[in-house]
Amino acid sequence: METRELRYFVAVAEERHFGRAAERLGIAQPPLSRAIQQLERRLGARLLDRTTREVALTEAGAVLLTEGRAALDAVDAAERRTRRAAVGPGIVLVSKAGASEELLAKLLDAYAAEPGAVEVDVQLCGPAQQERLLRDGRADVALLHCPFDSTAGFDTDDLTTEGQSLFLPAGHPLSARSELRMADVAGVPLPRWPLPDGGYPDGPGPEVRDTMQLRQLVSLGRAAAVLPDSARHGLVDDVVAVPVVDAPRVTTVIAWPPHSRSRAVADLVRCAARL
Amino acid sequence: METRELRYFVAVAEERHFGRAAERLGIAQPPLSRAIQQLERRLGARLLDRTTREVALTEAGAVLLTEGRAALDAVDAAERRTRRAAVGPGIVLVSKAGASEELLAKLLDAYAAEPGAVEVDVQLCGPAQQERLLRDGRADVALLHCPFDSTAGFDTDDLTTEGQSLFLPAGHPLSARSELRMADVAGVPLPRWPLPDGGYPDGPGPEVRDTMQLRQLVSLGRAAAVLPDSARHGLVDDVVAVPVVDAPRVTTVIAWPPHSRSRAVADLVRCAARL
DNA sequence: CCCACCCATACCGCAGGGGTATCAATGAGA
DNA sequence: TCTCATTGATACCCCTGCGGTATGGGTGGG
Repeated sequence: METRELRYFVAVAEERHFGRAAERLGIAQPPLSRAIQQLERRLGARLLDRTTREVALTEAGAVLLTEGRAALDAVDAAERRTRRAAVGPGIVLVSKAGASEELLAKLLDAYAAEPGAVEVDVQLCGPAQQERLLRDGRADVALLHCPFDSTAGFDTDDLTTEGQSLFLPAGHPLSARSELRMADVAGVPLPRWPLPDGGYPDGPGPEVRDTMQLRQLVSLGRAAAVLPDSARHGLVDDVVAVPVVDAPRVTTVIAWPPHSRSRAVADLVRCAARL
Repeated sequence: METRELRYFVAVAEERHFGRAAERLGIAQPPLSRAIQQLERRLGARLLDRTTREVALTEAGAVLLTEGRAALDAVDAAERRTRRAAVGPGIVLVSKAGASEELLAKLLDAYAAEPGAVEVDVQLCGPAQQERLLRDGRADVALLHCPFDSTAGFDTDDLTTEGQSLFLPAGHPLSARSELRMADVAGVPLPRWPLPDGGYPDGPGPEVRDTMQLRQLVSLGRAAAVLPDSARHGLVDDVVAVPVVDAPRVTTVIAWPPHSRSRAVADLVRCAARL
């Protein structure tokens, strides 16, 4: 199976429409129809149920969609990591904007002091984006936060575990308390994070993209949020953090794709484990 | 990047010889040379240092070799799983021959009683082969044994944890002891298991491929081995198992590729977790 | 009943992948 | 030092197969 065929199939399966898929792929519709037919013939499996009104996935088609996406990511990753390796040594670390700042700084300092350390390009992004970057080769290692982030398919090492606090504007009724329980927080409209598909769940809270943005909303008095204790780091004084004693504990882990434990990534991971 | 190009590159990188690689691929040498040149041009990266006497990998080439192998496995997996999904529902479970027999039987019984259970094709193979099968799509779930098997890149659920015993022929000097420590076992030549590449490490013990084979060698008085306690199950009476109290504990886990948690696999995993 | 929509078919042109023949560079051995 | 075997690159040709345009045919909505 060629990646071209896979890309074509994934486009049609996602659009559920040959015309739109062809447009997205930048080709005409007839060659796309033919390519899918040929793929079906080669696999000996019907992938799509087509009527003139709708295109639906068969069981086999659904399997090929998920497996094919993973395969295309792997191919993209191979290409990206090779390109990066060609321009010179160096690794890309991705972390959530505004999270684990202190830990990240310590890690980078410690690694830089290591003999044979290479350049570390730090990328900051919103949650749920990290997994994607690690999977398609735009990043080599990530700092993830269990149980929020999925570590599925990656190797990981635990770094720190911490409790969570409610971050809220000074003056908020709950800000005077010395500690809280989840039940106390139930009435507070919590911010809504993007779903893996980029949309937002329904609810009363504000839509936020990253922790920096959230922090600003909190200090403006327009949001309150339960976050790991370490978000207290660098807090401005008009925001108060009150520990939520029964909130799930958050573990910061360092994650990397299991097959690509390069020298540099291994060094960085070893370094992180010593912190 | 097309899978054809990747297959070509991996062949050359593994053979370190264009002629042999071409032969392996079933094409002539000139088109292979051209394809690699074209790949290098498209990636903007030199992948191989070639002289007339030897072909060596560059840094970028080494990256593409490992990443490319993973990507090709993912593509093969997509194709195989789609083909299987097309012939009908059903999943392939792979376990080590002669290991976790009781657990496996219970699991299969429990799952078969589940509503909506599909056929489970059980494959038995030697250790280190399972990972490969799971990775290239010939299997959907596996029973692995930590810390012997690597679970890198898979999702897992722990099933059971047990100690290990020394299995040895009745009449062996150590067979009278009621328990042992690792130090007692140090002098016993242990069997050698295949390495991931199919070869065997050097040493005094016999070469074995799977637990069944080992069991037979033990009962013939030609081997002794430290194995999980559950290997005691179905033991013939001329073999004695003596607990090794300080041997590392073995955890049997059920593992599956994280992206392909199909209905059937999810059911099986849930079923396993309840055992 | 007609029309709009949408996938499939027919047919054509050409890019590019594969084959054979041959060259060029390099290192081993006489 | 000269020769020769080895090995990757180049030259050139053929033909497969991918993509394009034009068009057909089936289906649901108005």
